[in-house]
Amino acid sequence: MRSPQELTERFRSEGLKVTPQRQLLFSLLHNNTEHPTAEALYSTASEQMPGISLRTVYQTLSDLTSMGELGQVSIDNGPARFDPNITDHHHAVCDICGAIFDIHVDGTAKLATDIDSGFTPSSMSIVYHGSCASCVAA
Amino acid sequence: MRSPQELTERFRSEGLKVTPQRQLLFSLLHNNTEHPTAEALYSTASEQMPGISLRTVYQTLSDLTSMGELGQVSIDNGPARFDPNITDHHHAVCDICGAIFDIHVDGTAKLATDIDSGFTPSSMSIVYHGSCASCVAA
DNA sequence: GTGCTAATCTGCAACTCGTGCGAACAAACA
DNA sequence: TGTTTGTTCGCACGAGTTGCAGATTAGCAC
Repeated sequence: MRSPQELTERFRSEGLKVTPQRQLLFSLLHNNTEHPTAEALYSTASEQMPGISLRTVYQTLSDLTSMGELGQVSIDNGPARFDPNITDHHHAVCDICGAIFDIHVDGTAKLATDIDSGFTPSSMSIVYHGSCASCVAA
Repeated sequence: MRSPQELTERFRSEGLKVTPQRQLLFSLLHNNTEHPTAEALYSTASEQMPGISLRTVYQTLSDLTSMGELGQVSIDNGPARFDPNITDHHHAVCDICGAIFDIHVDGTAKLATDIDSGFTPSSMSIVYHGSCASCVAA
């Protein structure tokens, strides 16, 4: 995701307004690698801006997502989790604590599948499940 | 997933009862490659057994899943979809009609990732998104 | 076949996550 | 400073799923 400053410019250049609520969310998401849920962001945002509405959090996340500035990850029908990292990458999920880690995977182009030739793939995603370092240690 | 007969034996041997509702669901799932939702199974089941409860469908699907006889696939936070194919395989999803296809992928062992060495992976799943043959033709 | 008992079924309420709506509000700009 | 248009907020609603409790029934012993 771009920096809060760049997002501010982009929003304005597209005729969207830059409100304090949006600025707060821009900053909470910037460099955030925790793949937070909307609720988690709402909770953090509420500490800095009591009174902010969960509805606004959802709205802004949805705006960012449809602008392509924010990624969305869904794991096992849990709540949607948001990913400011929109570069090409995949995920590793700890089945114990639920943490999600960004990973890069090389060699995907060499995978051989029996996928029907009539199917036109446009993207693929890989999710590893397992246990993270802290949970293995515990 | 095992055959309805085998499932019947397994249920009984574990002290679980084999009811007409369960038998119906066993047969609806057997050799089913449509990755149906609970609602879809309920709808089909209702035709053959009017009065069957959606709650019972959920219950039985959940039982089969926790017994390892049935797989569960979640795509983009849509409703859970069930997969009687519990062999090692992956999925291709048509973004237009929503159909899910089972696929096999070779070469996954050769993938190189920068996954943290403290993370102990236990499984991985691959999902291709794209357009299926019928939707491309249309 | 009859009776017993624990498992199951069913319907409803409740719950989680997310969205639609409309009135009140505020950013952007002249 | 005023106007316009997008935004925020709260509430109600909707989909998908689960908890609960009373009625029902499979499985088994006799």
